[in-house]
Amino acid sequence: MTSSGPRWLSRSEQSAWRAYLRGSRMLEEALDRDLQEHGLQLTEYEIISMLSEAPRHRLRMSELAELVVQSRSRLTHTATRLEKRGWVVREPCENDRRGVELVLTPEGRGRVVDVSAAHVESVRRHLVDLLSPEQFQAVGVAMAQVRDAKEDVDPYEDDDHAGMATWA
Amino acid sequence: MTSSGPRWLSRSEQSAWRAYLRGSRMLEEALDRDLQEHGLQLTEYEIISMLSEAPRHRLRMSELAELVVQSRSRLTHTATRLEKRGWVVREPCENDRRGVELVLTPEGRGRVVDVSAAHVESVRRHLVDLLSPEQFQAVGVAMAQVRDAKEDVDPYEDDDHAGMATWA
DNA sequence: CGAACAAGATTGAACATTAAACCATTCGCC
DNA sequence: GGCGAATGGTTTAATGTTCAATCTTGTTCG
Repeated sequence: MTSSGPRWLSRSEQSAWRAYLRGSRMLEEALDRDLQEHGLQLTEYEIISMLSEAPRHRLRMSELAELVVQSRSRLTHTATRLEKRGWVVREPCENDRRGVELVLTPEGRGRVVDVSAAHVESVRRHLVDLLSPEQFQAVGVAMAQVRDAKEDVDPYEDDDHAGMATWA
Repeated sequence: MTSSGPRWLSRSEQSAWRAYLRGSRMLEEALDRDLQEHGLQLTEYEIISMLSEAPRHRLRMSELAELVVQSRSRLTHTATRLEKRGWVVREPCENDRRGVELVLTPEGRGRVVDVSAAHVESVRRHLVDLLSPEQFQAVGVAMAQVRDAKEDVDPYEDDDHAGMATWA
């Protein structure tokens, strides 16, 4: 049998990948640096920003975790911190008593309003303004494809079902 | 005076930005998940991968920190971990006695070789294969612009030079 | 019904990262 | 030559994140 080796990147693919990796890291670093002057991290801002756009300023923990691409555990801890600062509160979920909703407080809402103006300028300075409108849209389309590609993982982790018999 | 407010993102800019943010997070998550099966994080892989490409398999700490976009402190800690696993060693710098070079060990080199095949497939699966070649190149070009835009920060943090006299 | 399993969220300990202070060496310059 | 500042790196403590275990409520299905 002729199983092919790994499909290495071509020179130009390699340089595109490297540019993405370094560029994306530098971008996050820059956005974080700017936000820290307002006393929060990008990941925290994302959370309260999502809440501020949600109906009734609230979202379930699991839904929010999904939106901001954080583990549930991480969100639990971060929510606790935000709660201590008075920007959010937890409320039990109406229908599903397992659930918890994270709710933006008026103070938290104020925080989003205060920070968003600076943040949008930061995003422009470090990303949008550096690209032509066409480039930026192209990046958006490409990353949307990445976002939407999430293959639902096969529930049968390893398909070594044949092996089951050996330890039955 | 008529100072304009913040330049909010248009609807299409907003959706491009959101796609980037979520897409890039999901991509990193996916790459990390795949690498963890080989016992390392993406940021660790980046380090040993850079070393493996460097002349004599070695780089100065500060240079490496710059390359992988990590703080010096962070790199110090990570290097210590990698050293404990036997993948790298520290060596004093020849000319500059302040400096330290991080050197890939043969074992570390083997690690890169073993893992890189799986990693490149992972990068393809979660990014390259999801885009047309033109799209991927466009992303590369755009992110290179982001990468290269790093404005050298003004050494005079706040330009309140006038204030200097007050505490002279 | 009720036993097993799935889903939502939290906990606590281990681990990683950040932030600030620190030490050593080198550079700039009078 | 030598003083002050800058550079390179590490240390420590505080802060954040992950991982595995746990608890509670919901769902499935015999």
